[in-house]
Amino acid sequence: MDTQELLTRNVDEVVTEEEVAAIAADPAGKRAYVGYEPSGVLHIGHLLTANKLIDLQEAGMEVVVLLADVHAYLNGKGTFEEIRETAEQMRAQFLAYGLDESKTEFVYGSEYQLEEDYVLDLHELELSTTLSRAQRAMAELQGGETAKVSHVVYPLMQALDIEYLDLDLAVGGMDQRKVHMLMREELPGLGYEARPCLHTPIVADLTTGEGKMSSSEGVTISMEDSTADIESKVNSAFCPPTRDPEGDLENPVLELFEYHVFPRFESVLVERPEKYGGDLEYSEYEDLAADLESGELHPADAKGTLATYLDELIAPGRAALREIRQD
RNA sequence: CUCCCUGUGGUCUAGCGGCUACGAUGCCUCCCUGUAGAGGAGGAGACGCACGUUCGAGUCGUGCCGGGGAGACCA
Repeated sequence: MDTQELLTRNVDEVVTEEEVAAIAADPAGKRAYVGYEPSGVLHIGHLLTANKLIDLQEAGMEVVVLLADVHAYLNGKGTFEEIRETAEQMRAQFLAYGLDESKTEFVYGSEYQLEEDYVLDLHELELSTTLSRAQRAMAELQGGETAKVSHVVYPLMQALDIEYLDLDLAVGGMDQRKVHMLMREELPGLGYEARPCLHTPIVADLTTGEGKMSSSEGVTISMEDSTADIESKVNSAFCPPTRDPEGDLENPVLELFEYHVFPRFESVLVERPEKYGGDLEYSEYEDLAADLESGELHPADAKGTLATYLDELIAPGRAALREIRQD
């Protein structure tokens, strides 16, 4: 797989292809980032962007993980003490999951976001951005919550972070694209360069197959799930025997294979009783999806296999969590 | 600071002084399918808080709290 392909595989949107191609041409030492609001437990949504970070490291890039403590504070997630504690747990889980420690820089937002230069640039952004624009960009504002001033400052800081962390590339889920577009429009006005972005897909809800609602509610796989939890959650997942269900629905089981399993494993072994045809082995997601579509692979067997591989992915993080919680 | 509107299960919602508070959706359980969904059968879950009026208040009044809107101030 060439570098451009490695950088852009499994992403929904590349902004822009040309700019990312320039990075792919010479990835060594280039810096990419994802910002996360600290969370004590990583869930499958965090892991999707983490997979992309692993790809980027494999390509030779450096990765910056922003532990966005100030953002979390602005979003009402607690005191700084509480936020920092969950941030440390998050860091441990990312490393356990497979981020290369030697190529990963973890940065707290509060390390630089309170400094004068940053704050003055932030005020300049506030001056040049309309309220409605900032509010639309605020992906974190879910449901019918009423916007606070903090909520509109939030995305402006995200835009500014991309400059202050000295990045070459911004990574985030599709839910972050409005923030990134705001960044691309506004940074030049402050005399900074707009950076390219990669947007990962948002995986459909596991039980309904309804798409695109990030991590808000519903069943999700997380680092604190036991093997039995994962089996149970995967087993109850929506999974029609097709890659393209009716309407706007997606097949979450296939999505998890595509975005989480195949990128991390050389091949996938489906253990199956002789009665149903015996074991199957896949080295490509496409082959597995095609077999599910044709009926060669039954959804029940796909689910059992998915649970096994997800469990293997989660296991190190789960162990790390257990260790943290014992202290 | 003042005034107006608003507050029922997770979400949306009926109720308009009177039996164990309607319904939808979501959620949980079971049946049915070699998965899930769909379908069928069950189940848990609510009147923001406090006084007061009344024989009796989700339903009326007052206050507080929360949400929305407007006005005043022009420093």
